[in-house]
Amino acid sequence: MGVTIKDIAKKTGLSITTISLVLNKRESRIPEKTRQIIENAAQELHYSPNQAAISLSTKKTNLIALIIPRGSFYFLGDLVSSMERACRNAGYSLCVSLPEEDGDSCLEALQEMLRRDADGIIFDPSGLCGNFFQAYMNLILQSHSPISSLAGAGAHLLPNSIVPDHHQSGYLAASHLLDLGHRQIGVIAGPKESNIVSGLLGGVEDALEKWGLDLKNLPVLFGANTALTGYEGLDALLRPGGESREDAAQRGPTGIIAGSDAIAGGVLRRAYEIGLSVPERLSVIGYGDNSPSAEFHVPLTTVSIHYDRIARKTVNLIKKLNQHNPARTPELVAPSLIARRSTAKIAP
Amino acid sequence: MGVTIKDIAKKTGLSITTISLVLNKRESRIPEKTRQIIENAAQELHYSPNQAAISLSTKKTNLIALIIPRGSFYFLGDLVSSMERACRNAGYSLCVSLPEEDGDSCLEALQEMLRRDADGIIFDPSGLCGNFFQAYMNLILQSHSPISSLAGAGAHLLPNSIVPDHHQSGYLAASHLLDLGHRQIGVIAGPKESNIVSGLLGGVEDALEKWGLDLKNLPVLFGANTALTGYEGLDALLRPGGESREDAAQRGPTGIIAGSDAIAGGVLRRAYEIGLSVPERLSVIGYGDNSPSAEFHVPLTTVSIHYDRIARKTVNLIKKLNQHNPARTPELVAPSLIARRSTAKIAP
DNA sequence: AAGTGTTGATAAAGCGTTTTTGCTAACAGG
DNA sequence: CCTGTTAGCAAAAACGCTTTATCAACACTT
Repeated sequence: MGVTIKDIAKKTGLSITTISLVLNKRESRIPEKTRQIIENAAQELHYSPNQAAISLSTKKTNLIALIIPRGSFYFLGDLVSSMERACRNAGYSLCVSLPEEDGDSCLEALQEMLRRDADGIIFDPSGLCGNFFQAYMNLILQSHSPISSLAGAGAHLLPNSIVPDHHQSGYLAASHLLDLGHRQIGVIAGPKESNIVSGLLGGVEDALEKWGLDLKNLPVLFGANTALTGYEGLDALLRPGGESREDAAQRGPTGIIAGSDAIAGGVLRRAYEIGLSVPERLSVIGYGDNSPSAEFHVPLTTVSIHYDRIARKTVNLIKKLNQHNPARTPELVAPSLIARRSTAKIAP
Repeated sequence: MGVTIKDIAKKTGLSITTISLVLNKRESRIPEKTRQIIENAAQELHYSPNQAAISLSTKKTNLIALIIPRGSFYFLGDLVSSMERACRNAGYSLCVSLPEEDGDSCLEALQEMLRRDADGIIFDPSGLCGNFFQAYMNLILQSHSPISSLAGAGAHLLPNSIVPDHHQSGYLAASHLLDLGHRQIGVIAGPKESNIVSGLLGGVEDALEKWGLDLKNLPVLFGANTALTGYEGLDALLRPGGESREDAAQRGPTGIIAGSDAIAGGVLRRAYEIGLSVPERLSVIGYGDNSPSAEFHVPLTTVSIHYDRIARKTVNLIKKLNQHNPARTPELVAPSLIARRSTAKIAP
């Protein structure tokens, strides 16, 4: 608001061309003396360049948009925090849009960011069903903005996506429990249709098979990605004759794999209520590694998807896409196990 | 990227003036017929206005910046989520900056947003000590951007701030415990210098006085705003001869007021570890009402600062500041008690 | 017939940059 | 003394939009 390069030009008696050249460190042909004069003047006048003008002229906004439908992430803070840092470190600002989950709102959010001409758009397409998914795709394709998709269901269908390796995560989680001696394992996952969930389950099954266990014995519950799902899920798993196969030896699982830390939190809370001690009588492992889970009354063992790593890679990808335009295949980010206190060797 | 009003002008044979007039619904003098022609053309060409150009021309960016030093909010998600919705509902986009906590980074973040010429800047000045606070103030004053400050320490010193009524919160929390029969109350607060903390304490003391209790008996611990503070704080309060006054009748507090939900979480976890059951043997009340606290193993009773209300008021204020420029005095937002399960009548 | 209003549209300036092109003066080489 | 370079800077166009002034054409008045 106020001071422009014109003012500097007036003050120094030079032309705006020279000012611009110096301030952007273009052109080496300008002597140190002139440089100094200009820089001093800029300081004195408290010059601050106008991003809108720069954007208009250069067609670069230095803006990255993050579009996450509400509800698809319970602990938004972790994602936003990682993304913001990654963006800032790469010289971008982060514009956050959290549309309601319906397709219309999501489309609107996308259009808004296209208007702002973001240098990159990161979004989680999970909330997008059928025809809206198409509309989304159309918008994306007809715009030439670099778009990278994230985590959510459907992400694997889009170009330039950077996603956690859910399969590997499932494998890690199951292996951890198996290593600890658990043989009765239950899964409380998110929505059945989610490709996060199917990836996770695939990994779990692979691990069980490797240990020669019968997959028929694996009880799996689906639900929303919330604590409530875990809370109710535990009861369901414990109740014989639920979705799990009837089995004389089975009094319910000794280990539970939750599809998210939120779900795991619900399991933990219910276990506390019914006096089932964790990890002595029940091991619980979450997924995601969201910040609150380290502070659960029993600090949660979980599989980290490394938000920061994902964020860095995504921003990097966008940076590259802005230079040349190489089509990329989806990239998987390796998860790792964070052992805390909610899992333990099975009691003898 | 691509289609501009020029293209529409070319296609329709009209001038860009007319296009602009129609698309912005200015000037009623343009007949319906022409309107239609233009709107159809815009549709067909997939016209999307360029925000940078609009901003440059109108000097409005429709951008609100949220600057929160890392660490000053543990559960960022709640704040960001409320702010984003409030902004979107008012027609703004939200740009989030989470600088590291040192003064330099914070200043840089502010400058970045000034360059972007945000229509409003919302920031939490808590991380800002001494000389940096001055630098901040200078930047703010010399820029003419509407700036509203938030929550944090020091906010009350700035114009246009919208802050929770910490004093009232303290009063509510203490009254709740007193109503339940608690007479031995302990406080585990955040940093001693924080005006959040001093407000809170003032309220607590008022409540105690109203009940005729001796303030000398009030043990108060200070620390960082983290779960660890609560975790260690509980032990300290329980250990006789700590900061609390020696008192024959006192075996430690029966009720604890935590300076934040994060601290309360730490208290809860430690209580669980040492077998002190909540709320039967110990009542705990938090502050903030962050989303995870409803899902603690003992759902947390807390005082809500109503993020959504704060967000709405702040965005509204910015909107008004953008019209005329009336100086405002700080506005207090009333908190309210959220009774969940971590507090109960004192055991007989 | 001249003046007055109204309607439907436009030309052009301006917003704050970047960037291309070009000009001038100075100086070196012959 | 002429020519060619180059160092140092400036003019001007462009980016996509808004906005102010203006204008032509036509219909009424008087």
